[in-house]
Amino acid sequence: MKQESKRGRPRKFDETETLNRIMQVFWKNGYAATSLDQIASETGLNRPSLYAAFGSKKEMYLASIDQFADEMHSYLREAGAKTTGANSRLKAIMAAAIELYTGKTALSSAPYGCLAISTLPAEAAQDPDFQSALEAMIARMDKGFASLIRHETNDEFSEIELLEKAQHLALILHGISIRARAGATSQTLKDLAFSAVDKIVP
Amino acid sequence: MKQESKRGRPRKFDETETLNRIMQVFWKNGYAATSLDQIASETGLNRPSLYAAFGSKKEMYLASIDQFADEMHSYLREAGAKTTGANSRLKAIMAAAIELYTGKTALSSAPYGCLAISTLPAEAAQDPDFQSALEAMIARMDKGFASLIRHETNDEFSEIELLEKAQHLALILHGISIRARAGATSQTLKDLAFSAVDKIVP
DNA sequence: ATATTTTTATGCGAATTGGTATAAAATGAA
DNA sequence: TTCATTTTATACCAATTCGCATAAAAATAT
Repeated sequence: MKQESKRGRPRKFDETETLNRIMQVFWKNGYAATSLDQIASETGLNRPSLYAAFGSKKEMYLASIDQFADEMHSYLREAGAKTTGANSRLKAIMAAAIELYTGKTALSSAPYGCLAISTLPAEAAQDPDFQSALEAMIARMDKGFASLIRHETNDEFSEIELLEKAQHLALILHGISIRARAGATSQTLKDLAFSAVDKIVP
Repeated sequence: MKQESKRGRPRKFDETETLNRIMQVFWKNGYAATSLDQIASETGLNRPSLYAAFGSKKEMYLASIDQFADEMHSYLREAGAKTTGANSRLKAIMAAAIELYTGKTALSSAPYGCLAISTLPAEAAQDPDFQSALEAMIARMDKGFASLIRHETNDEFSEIELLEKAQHLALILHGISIRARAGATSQTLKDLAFSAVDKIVP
């Protein structure tokens, strides 16, 4: 938001670390139920400092979503790189996502599901910016799954079939996020995810 | 909430119809972003009357969820009764749910997805009552799908397989609700749903 | 040192929030 | 008509909301 400047009082907070704290608050409470006072208290900053660094509440939230998407993307990419073969890699990615959704990773502190899937839909019908953010998030996941299948299976599937499989995987993952938010155990969710992967990309 | 009484000033509103209006407001805005003033304005009642009839905002919301679940249940049951065979009935139910999610039915006024899936997750991590409501909603869908498959396929699948298929169908449907909320067209969603049904219960 | 620039801290302020107290209105019972 | 009962309407309450105006603090540049 602001490049480092030579003069002036130095900041006493790290921007991305603070944004991660902000993200946690939205992750737990959702957008509408989160107040700037909660964010201030959770980050240790006061409202004017927050506003100067991240803009309005809405901008903070959208920035949190972006950072979440980026961190989740690289986390899943890493998890999917540990094996070979479409089926095995997809299972590794599903397992990693479920660990994330159930609060068993450094990025996630509690079983809150996916930040975007858990909190964006409630706001999407009210504000087109939120609807666009949700749509972008979904498209990004579709593309991620599609690209993995495309690279891992050589012309075995048509581009149409491939995109359909990717969307089915994303649908399953979003359903899993909701169940994680509802309190399902990670083992239950992994069983569901693995059997779904076996059906979609055997 | 209140049985009809002989004496006293008569009510000038119908309880279930008013609750349907309340439901629409929560459906669009989610729980936290909905104010009692909006509900009052949308129903034509004032806050004290609303409070007397339906209790607190939270009670209004949970009553909306219950009524939605009941209305959706009977609507889908009816849609699924028009054909025979597991595959065909499941497709009919999926198609009907998608019509509902994309605002093409009497019950739904706009493409807001499923009331529960769109709005409950945002609140579920803060309030155990909301988490329980979400969990109950998911369980109800799982059971609905399971019972249909059980009755339509005679011992073709074990109870374990059957429950797994039901959960896969529910996962898909929840993912579809999110995509409806994100603006996907009903045709896109039906294509996805039908191909998924073909994979799960051919 | 003095001035300049940037961040922090205090605190305000107009608006909105969920909920309710109180009184007026509308009905049936006596 | 008079009374009891229930719903409606007005208005208020204390608390919270987001955002910002203003001033103090902390650094560098001159």
